[in-house]
Amino acid sequence: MNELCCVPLGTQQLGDADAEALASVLKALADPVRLKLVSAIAAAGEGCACDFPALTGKSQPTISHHLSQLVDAGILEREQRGKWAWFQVNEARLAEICSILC
Amino acid sequence: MNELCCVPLGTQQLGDADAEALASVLKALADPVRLKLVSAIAAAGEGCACDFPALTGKSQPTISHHLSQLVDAGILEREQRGKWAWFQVNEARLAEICSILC
DNA sequence: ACATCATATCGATGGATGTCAATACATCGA
DNA sequence: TCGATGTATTGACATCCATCGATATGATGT
Repeated sequence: MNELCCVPLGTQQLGDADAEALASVLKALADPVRLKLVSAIAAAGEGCACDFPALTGKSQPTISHHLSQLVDAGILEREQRGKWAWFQVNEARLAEICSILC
Repeated sequence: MNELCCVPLGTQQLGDADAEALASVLKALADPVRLKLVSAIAAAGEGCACDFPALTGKSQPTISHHLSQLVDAGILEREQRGKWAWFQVNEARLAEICSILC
């Protein structure tokens, strides 16, 4: 999870590296299935991977793939409980994104 | 430019239509070239399409394509001045995104 | 150790996307 | 009206990405 640059978009011209970093985090969010996952986890405070295929209508491998992307982007945090994987939203990461956009 | 739903992500579970709408706007932002365009325009207050190929190192058709996506997403607003196309950032649209993420 | 269940990885595939060259369209000045 | 210039569209191509079935990995309880 790269550090997410910088100052608000309009403060100064975004450099190449910062643009890449910000784009990759936004890309992780920019998918309807992943947004539903983040929303469900945020609304409940936490969420178990076992519930998400039913919630989204997607297969277990697909959900696993999406969750990995969100974790890699620093948007979700993963916690193993027995054989279940639980996730929480990294509120600070979302706030970081907002602080750049606005 | 669709109306961008809803309440913060963690307030209630995001519906299918809202997830699609939000994802499409985020997708418009989630590209390094487009982020550089938005940043340049925001920093200067406005920007002319004629300057962007040099700024980004991309061809004129590529820039035109990216600008269209940003306008379609409601992130930029286009204004024709003679034969030049000028753009401004729709601050309200960015604020709308932030109000959903945080 | 073994069977079971939850999750991750692999391989394949169809569709979306960024990019450019070529060309069309639009606007202006002469 | 005509040439010049800025922008949009078209067509093609390579790459990326979401998705799934099959399978591997990991953890638990017996």
